[in-house]
Amino acid sequence: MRKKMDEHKRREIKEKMLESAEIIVEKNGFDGVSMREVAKLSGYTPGSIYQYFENKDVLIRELIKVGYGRIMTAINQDLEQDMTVEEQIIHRFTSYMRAALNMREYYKAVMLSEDPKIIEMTLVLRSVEPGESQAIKQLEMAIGKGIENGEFEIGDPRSLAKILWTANYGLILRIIIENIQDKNMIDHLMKEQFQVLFKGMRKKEGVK
Amino acid sequence: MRKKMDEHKRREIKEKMLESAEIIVEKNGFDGVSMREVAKLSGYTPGSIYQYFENKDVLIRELIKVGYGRIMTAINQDLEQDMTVEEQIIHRFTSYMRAALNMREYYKAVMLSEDPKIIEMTLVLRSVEPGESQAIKQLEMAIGKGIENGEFEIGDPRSLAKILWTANYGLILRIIIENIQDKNMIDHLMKEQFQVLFKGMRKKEGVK
Amino acid sequence: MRKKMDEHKRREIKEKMLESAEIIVEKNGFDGVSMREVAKLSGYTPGSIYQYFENKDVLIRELIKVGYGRIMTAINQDLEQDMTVEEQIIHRFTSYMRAALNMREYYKAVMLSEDPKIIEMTLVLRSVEPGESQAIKQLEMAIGKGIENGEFEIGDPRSLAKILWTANYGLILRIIIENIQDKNMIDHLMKEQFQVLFKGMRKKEGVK
Amino acid sequence: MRKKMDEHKRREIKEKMLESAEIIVEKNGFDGVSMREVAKLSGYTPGSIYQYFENKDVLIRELIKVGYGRIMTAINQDLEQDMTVEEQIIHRFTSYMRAALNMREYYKAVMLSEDPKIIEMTLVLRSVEPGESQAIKQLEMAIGKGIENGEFEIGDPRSLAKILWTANYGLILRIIIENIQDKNMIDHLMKEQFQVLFKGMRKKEGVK
DNA sequence: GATGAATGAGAATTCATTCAT
DNA sequence: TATGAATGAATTCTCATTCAT
Repeated sequence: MRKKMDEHKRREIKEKMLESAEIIVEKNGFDGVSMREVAKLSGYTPGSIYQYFENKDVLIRELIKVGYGRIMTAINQDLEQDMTVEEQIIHRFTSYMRAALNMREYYKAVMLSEDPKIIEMTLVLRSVEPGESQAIKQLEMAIGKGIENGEFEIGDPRSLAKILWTANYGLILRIIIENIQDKNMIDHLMKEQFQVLFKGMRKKEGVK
Repeated sequence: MRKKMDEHKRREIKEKMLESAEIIVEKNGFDGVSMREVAKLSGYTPGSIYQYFENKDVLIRELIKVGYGRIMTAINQDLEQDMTVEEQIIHRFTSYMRAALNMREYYKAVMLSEDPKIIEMTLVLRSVEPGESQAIKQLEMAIGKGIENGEFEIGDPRSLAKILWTANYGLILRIIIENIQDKNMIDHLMKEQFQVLFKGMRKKEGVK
Repeated sequence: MRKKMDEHKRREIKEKMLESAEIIVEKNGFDGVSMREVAKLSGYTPGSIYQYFENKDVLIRELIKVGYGRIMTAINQDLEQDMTVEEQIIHRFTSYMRAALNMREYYKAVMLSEDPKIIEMTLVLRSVEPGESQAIKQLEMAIGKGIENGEFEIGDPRSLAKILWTANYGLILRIIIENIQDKNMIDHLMKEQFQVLFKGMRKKEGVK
Repeated sequence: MRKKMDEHKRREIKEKMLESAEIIVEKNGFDGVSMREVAKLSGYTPGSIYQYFENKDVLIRELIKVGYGRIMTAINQDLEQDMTVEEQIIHRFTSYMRAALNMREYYKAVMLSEDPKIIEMTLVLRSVEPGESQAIKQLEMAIGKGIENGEFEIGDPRSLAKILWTANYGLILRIIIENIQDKNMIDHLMKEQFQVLFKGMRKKEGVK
């Protein structure tokens, strides 16, 4: 009477399959993911996969969802309390970027996906009501705090968050696409970017 | 005697095929382009296409090249003389963005391509020696001029160009991916972006 | 549960496919073998064949290997002990020839193949180190024995083996190419050939 | 009023096309010959070829016929008068072999062809009535002379010719197939072969 | 539940041949 | 006559998906 396989076991197998898919993505890009390959790598058979994923689209979708989770983990880490808002934001973006660059193909796939189920999670420019701990929401709040406490000039936190986010996004994508591996170069680019962006946001202290 | 189809006619047919391909791209993305489909849509047979394109890679490459040309046309337009450097840059980016948003799938394909032959044209972060009128090069020079004439703070024009470029790139991509059509919203985002970025670059006039 | 089709069944299907291929070879020559045709004749689909053969090259190779096996079987049969070396050699060549003429197209394909994987097995003039029971090796040894026991004149067994072999090879090929079916004629040719060749090798007894 | 192109000119063009085909054969084997390729190499167009050759089969046939002519030229050269018959035969075979090894792919194609129109010319084992200066016929006559003048033992010249011919044929083919280029090795093989064959045919002088 | 053989559609590509010009 | 663009059939091969066991 084991009609339904232990839900736990089930999840375990799915994860194994997704992990295999992930490996393929990092190696051969998203187009390299075929049911056959996933089956082979995960030690199952093509037919088996259909027990866990309705079809390839569903598998890919879940695969991307998992990827998104990873990226979000990086951005949601704890912060020390005695940082300025600017420092906090930079700190988070930095680890976010590091995470992204450790899973380049994957990051690209997730953050360029237009699949409705995926994009629902990655929306940045459109406002999402449910707001399930959207990264962009957090950024917006942080900026709001920075404005309140006088670090930043007065402005619309929501817009500023979008500007910051898309700028960073563009930089990461170009780094991936141009396959830049040089850590120094990457660091330098990041710093320059933050310098310009935050100088554009900071309250001009000198003018008093 | 049919003699060599005059070059004009030949080019016309190639363009017809490329146009068909372009339509497919806009409809099904770049992966949706198959020789079969291009043939069908352009009213030829698969075999015929090979009279004009050595193979699929070549076709795709030419397809992208055409797209890149369009984008570059937008950015290389003439400027009025009595603009500040900042105004000039904004002006160019604006028309660049408009062009990009008029061929969204296409823009994505070109600017996200990692095909060596394509990326060679679209490099932004890596320095390209040949420098064939690279858009990034022009931007760098404009910024240099802005620094010289005191509009911008002292800094490395090359780095600043990269920052500006990638920020804009990220914004465009997100607009495309989130399928934002609202002109007002797009305009607003653009303005905000330039405001932050240029404020971060401008010489603080008050501090004298 | 279907589990891994037992190896027996699997082999059976492969053989069916190879048999189909063999029929095509015998009918349309080796160039007539196409995956489509093999599929059709064996009652499968083209795609199915790839479950058993990685690609066409592999199929062809196995097809030839089987043919080579058949030929070798003929040459490796047991011999009666009270034969002279000459008789033994003639006996073997004779059954070898019979086998070859029972699979003419096939023999041609195998013995004329320049495919590295095939030629490795069929080398006659070049010396092969691994020497996996090469027929030519056996012939060489037999001749060596004939020299030792005084049947043949002193000479280089290796060279003589090559001469014998290629002569026989040429005769068989011509019989196949000229589509000679007359058993008597074939027998006659064979006898004449051996007569000349062995007279050229035998020790001249009368001359003492 | 040039209804029919000058027959001379016509022949010239055909020859040019055949020459191109020959080059392709030597480079890519017979399977590499495509109408397109022949057209390109000869400076004509695919369509044009059909003005001179009804279809590909016809072209290939003529191509082989030309090849046969070349081979025959080698075997039909003049001989010095003061040679023994054996020397004459060896001499002819030697230059024949040299010619064959200078056009390996071509030789293979011609001498392995089963095309009725070709084989009619290359027959060795079957007796051909028309006897259009068949090489085998000449060999037979030479052997006949050798028997008459006491060089060779008494026997059937026709059979002996076939034996000699096929033996040589087999050796040449193996040299081509195993891609043996070493001149010394080739010379050695040839000499060994003649030694065995002629020793098998010669009158035993010692027995007097 | 799991298997993996089989399918069928579709991919790129090649090529002999035709035919309007 | 010559052209060469166009065709259509054939080629090898890949893959998501199904289904009898």
